[in-house]
Amino acid sequence: MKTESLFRALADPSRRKILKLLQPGPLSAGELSEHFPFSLASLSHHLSILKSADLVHTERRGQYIHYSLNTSVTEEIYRLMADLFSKHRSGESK
Amino acid sequence: MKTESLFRALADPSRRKILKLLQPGPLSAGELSEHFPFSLASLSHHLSILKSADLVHTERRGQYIHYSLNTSVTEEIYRLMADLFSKHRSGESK
DNA sequence: TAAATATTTAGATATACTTTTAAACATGAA
DNA sequence: TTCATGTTTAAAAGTATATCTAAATATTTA
Repeated sequence: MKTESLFRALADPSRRKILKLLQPGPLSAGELSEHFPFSLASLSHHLSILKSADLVHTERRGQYIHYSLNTSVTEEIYRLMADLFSKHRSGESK
Repeated sequence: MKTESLFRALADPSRRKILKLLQPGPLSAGELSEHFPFSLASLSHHLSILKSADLVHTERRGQYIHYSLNTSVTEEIYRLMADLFSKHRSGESK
């Protein structure tokens, strides 16, 4: 189920854009929303999907909630991708 | 557009299962369909999505069409994932 | 506590995706 | 060419996803 939510989360271009926007550092929902044409409610929905896929992390700072990239999933994603594309042939180590 | 079709293609669990089934070697649509509860038409649809995402390759052998994994995209996928999860902080090399 | 700001949740609509059945297309064999 | 097998395409139905507006929750400030 975790793998599933992860792939689904990455499937949407707006969510991938959110991840890229968070690369330099944490941003609030309001700051993120400036980069999208849709409503804050819609952005919030995307953020909740990224959050339940464990791709982003939240921290409240006063009124604001700061969203940040969870870079610790990177390794897991690599593993998942390798799992999908390895040839699975015994004795093929290189 | 290529990135988009790639992520979308990977979003569906049946399509990821197809990729795994193709790891040991090429299979026909009929052979693949034994592993799924849905119709051959539906499988064919999934295969066309994987194909247009350049994740599988087809080769006709007589009546049969053999589907095989396109492992050459692996590197591109790694690049895409690295692009999404790098911190993009200058001077952070470790 | 009341007002202002930041964000999320609920309910509704529109769009996209998956699946099905039936028909069409492609190849090989009689 | 006709029949059988393998696969795809078309049209329709069902399900899921994205987005909107309006209302609700949380925090800070007056």
